[in-house]
Amino acid sequence: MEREISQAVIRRMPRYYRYLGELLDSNVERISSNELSKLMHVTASQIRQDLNNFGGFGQQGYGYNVKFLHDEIGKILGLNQMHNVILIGAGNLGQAIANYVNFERLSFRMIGLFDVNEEKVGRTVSGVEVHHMSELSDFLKKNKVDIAALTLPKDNAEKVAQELVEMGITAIWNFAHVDLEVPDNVVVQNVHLSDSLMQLSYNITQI
Amino acid sequence: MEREISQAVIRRMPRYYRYLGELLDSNVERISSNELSKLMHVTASQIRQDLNNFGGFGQQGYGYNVKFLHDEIGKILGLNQMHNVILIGAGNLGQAIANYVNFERLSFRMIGLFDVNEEKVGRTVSGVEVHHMSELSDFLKKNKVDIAALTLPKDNAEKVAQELVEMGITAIWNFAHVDLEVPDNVVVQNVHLSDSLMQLSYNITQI
DNA sequence: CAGTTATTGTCAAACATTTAACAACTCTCA
DNA sequence: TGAGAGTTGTTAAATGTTTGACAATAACTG
Repeated sequence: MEREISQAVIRRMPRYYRYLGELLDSNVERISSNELSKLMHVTASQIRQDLNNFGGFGQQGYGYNVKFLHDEIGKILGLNQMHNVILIGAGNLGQAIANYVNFERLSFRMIGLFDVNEEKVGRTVSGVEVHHMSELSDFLKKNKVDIAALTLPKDNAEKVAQELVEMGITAIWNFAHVDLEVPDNVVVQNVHLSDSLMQLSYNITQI
Repeated sequence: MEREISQAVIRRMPRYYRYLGELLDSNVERISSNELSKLMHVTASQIRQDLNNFGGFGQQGYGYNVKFLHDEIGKILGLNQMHNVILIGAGNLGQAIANYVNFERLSFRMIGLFDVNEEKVGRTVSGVEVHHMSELSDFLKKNKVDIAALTLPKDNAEKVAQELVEMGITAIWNFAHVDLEVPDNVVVQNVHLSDSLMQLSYNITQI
């Protein structure tokens, strides 16, 4: 029944959302696929095609209403609801991510950090307490958690991921440099910084 | 003359590199595309096709020599040479990235951090000094810098990127949530954390 | 050392994505 | 209010990517 929408399209949606947000801030009321294509350096055809995957948001002869389209894409991306996030591994990167998420106003909220290091336990990062890993199970029983961010060394990542899944977590934002093996009902979004850096390195040598 | 290799292929190379590194650590001497395909959950055909973009690294009836292939992919990705990296914006994320890069042994070396915040100037992060932004120009004259990492608020990112390009930087690892407009000879690799989080959010709502 | 098995490199087919083209429709302005 | 300009949604073509198939060849086995 429902046609699956390709990840190629999904990857582009946040970018549309960002540009529309900026247009909204600049009090632009309407925009055509052609104008937007110039702004974003993609083809107008792709914009229309992409948006049409989700329905007809525009109007012939007029274009798209910026506020309406921004809202709709927000809904598509699930940004109209709050996501509670916890983070495992309150190291350097973990703390940076904790801060980062709390800046993403409205849709994501960091509600707990976890670490095995006793020295970190009890501290707060960006107003959020660091708990010991042993408290994780209890915490998950008491709080609705939508996303777990994994910012820990790759050696522990697989094991922790498995535990998280057993405890009912179904979405993992994975910063560990490893491919997690999880059941089909669990979503993993990887941020592999090394891979990104290597890709950059490749592209440097090509010029 | 030279056929351009698609970014789809390039994106996969670091992953091959990682798996081959792990095999190497496990003292595996040879591997067939079929075995590797099972390990990585991709088709054997894709592996052979990908590798053949760069030349025939395997041997019929034998497979691929793990060490040789690992080395070759390393060379393709430019990891056989040292890249000096500087970082602009020594905030939370910047410090985490500085640490991270210095862990990536062998190929990347963080040699300087820069910030406008006087309080941060003079400190060291992961053994690297934080300089004031005003020293950037001098620093670039005295040091060979291959990559600049941008970890600063988006409002300043475009301006700083422009300055970097004018000072001769040709590779930018961009963590700011903005699309940088740079000349053709400059390579930009984006890490848009918000986009990644939104993609995750979308995929959650789809299950 | 000959026969059998394994495995690559590569060609072609299948599939997916992107771009172009245009009919249908709406808006604007005289 | 009607003609012309503008713009979408959608279909079809072009392009790009992935998969399957297999000939060529090397390694292994007895």
